[in-house]
Amino acid sequence: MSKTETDIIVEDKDAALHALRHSLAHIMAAAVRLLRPEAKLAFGPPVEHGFYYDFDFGDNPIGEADLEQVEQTMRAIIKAREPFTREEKNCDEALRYLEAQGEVYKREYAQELIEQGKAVNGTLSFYTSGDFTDMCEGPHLEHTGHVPKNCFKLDRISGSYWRGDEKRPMLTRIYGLAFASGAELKEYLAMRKRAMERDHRKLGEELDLFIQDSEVGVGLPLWMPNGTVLRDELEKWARETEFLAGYQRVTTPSVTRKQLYERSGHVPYYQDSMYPSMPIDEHDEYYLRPMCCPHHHKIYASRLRSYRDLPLRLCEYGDVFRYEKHGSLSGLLRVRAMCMNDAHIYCAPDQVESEFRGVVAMYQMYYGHLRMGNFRVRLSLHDTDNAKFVDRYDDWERSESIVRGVLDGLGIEYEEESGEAAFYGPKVDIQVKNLMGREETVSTCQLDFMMPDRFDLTYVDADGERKRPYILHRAPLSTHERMISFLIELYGGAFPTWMAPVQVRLVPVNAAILEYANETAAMLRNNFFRVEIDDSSESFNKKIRNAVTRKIPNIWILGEKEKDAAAVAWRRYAVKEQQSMPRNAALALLQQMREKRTMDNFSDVALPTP
RNA sequence: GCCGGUGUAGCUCAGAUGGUAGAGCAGCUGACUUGUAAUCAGCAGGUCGGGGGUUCGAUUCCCUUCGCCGGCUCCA
Repeated sequence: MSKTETDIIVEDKDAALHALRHSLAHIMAAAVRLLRPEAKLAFGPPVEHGFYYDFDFGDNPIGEADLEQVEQTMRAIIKAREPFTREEKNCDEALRYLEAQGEVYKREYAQELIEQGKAVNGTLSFYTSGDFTDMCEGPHLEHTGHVPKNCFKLDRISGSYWRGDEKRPMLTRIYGLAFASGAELKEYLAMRKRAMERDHRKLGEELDLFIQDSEVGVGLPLWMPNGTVLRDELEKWARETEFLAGYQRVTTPSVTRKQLYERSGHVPYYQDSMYPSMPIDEHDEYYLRPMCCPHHHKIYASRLRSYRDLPLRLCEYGDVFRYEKHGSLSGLLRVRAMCMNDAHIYCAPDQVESEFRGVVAMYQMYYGHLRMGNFRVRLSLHDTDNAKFVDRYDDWERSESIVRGVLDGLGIEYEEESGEAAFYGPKVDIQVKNLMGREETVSTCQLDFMMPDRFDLTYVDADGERKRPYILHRAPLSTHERMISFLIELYGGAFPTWMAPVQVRLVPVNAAILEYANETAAMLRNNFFRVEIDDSSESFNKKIRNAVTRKIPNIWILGEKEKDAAAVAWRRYAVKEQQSMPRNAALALLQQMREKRTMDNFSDVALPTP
């Protein structure tokens, strides 16, 4: 495809922004150096909304209180219009220079670049502005004066391991925000502030969806009645979907003997993510389960299976427990106790592809329906350097090429990443970013070549031979915790009628209407709708406001007119207009919305027509 | 787990150079009986995250611990 003019302009703009952010990282490092001459430099790249730079401050750490001073110094450097000059040093000279400067991190990196043959023409480039020199690939702005006014802001400080390795020193990372103009920075800050209003932790509390309590334990959410409705509705949907797709439900326990996880490989490969074992009775040990798969494999193995049984699809919304690192826990997004939309498909080799397609179709249905459009597909592969993967490399290659082939065949765009696989096989992960830009795996589908061996799973084929099945692990609706955290943020807490904790709030205009309201509530409740009557002594306006701030999808206003006509005045959360209709018609419409799982929380979605 | 922040009523936040704290909303009570986003009044609510230290005296200073937030690592 030939590049159009617009592509080139966009590319230039991106390149310019990249250079600006890169230069600001450099300017920040220069400023930090003026204040902390002993600070050692690590990496300082441009990133999505700005830049960061990693420093080693040794015994003289920097805090957020120091950022203002760093910013002021940066402004002074910008005002001085210092030119960026590029200099190329040959490899020896570069190493000697970095050595002399005591730049241990830069030196290590330079050494690595040289060893990997990445020193272009045998040289490494350095950029200097003012008195500050940094080994850097560039490009930079012509001079610091090209930084637009008010276009950047130092954001926050955090720790960061050198080279992302937790065994190496913890450096101090200073993040800055930077945009092409001050207006864009302001816009981004406003956007971020708005996004915080939709934060699932904030909405979870406001809407009484879930709580966490330190006496219960960190990462162990308690689901309130309202939140439990969301879970129940998702679960009901999954049951219907899985029933139609030929799955069978099973139920298995949350604690299990150590032996099972030794056999499955969880103990050698996954123990870091498991709660420590519990000693039971004399010489027995039990674990809280981190996954349901071994239990399902046991059900498969409990009897002789024929090729006629395949594919066998076992599903369970199962509670699993993972000992996540304390610092990585976050609301419902990352917890230690979760309930997973789990299933395992046992199939013959020639069924893998069609089963995989079936799973992908299920994903697409869920994501389309829920309007989760903002995701990327990741093909998660093994990594030969990594001890966390089973070392059966032929099997890895084979199963990875099967999955790749299926994705290619379906025309799905994806990005391959090494080292992200499960310990037992490659994964297709759906990666979704939350409001704060934090990306997590939501759905996953995994091809497993290892468990059939470990559990000695077989089926008798048409030729009478015992053969190994393949296993697909899949969780299209992820866990309740993670999925609901994303849905809360996507919908801003305003759920469609079918999911909403309270589906209809009845607002009688005055006390004389209470009887009609009670009758209407009974009608809805008898049809299994979640309904509330606002019989408080608040003003009418306040009652409307209360219903709206609770993000209840439907308000039915009941007054004399409605009572006389056996009607309701229906005000929806998602649209401004209100509509009057006979009460029976309103009930019928509500039933349609529930049955079709209409996404009426979006104003552009048409309601069903009876 | 590591680094940096942070912790005052159910929620959102004030506050005092160390002399035991206030507001709005929510809650409760009463009055008002209301047609599409806040009626009025009153009441109640906090050992200022926990523990230890310094001090005549600590919510304020120091130490320690826990929770929370952001990031690193890790992951559904």
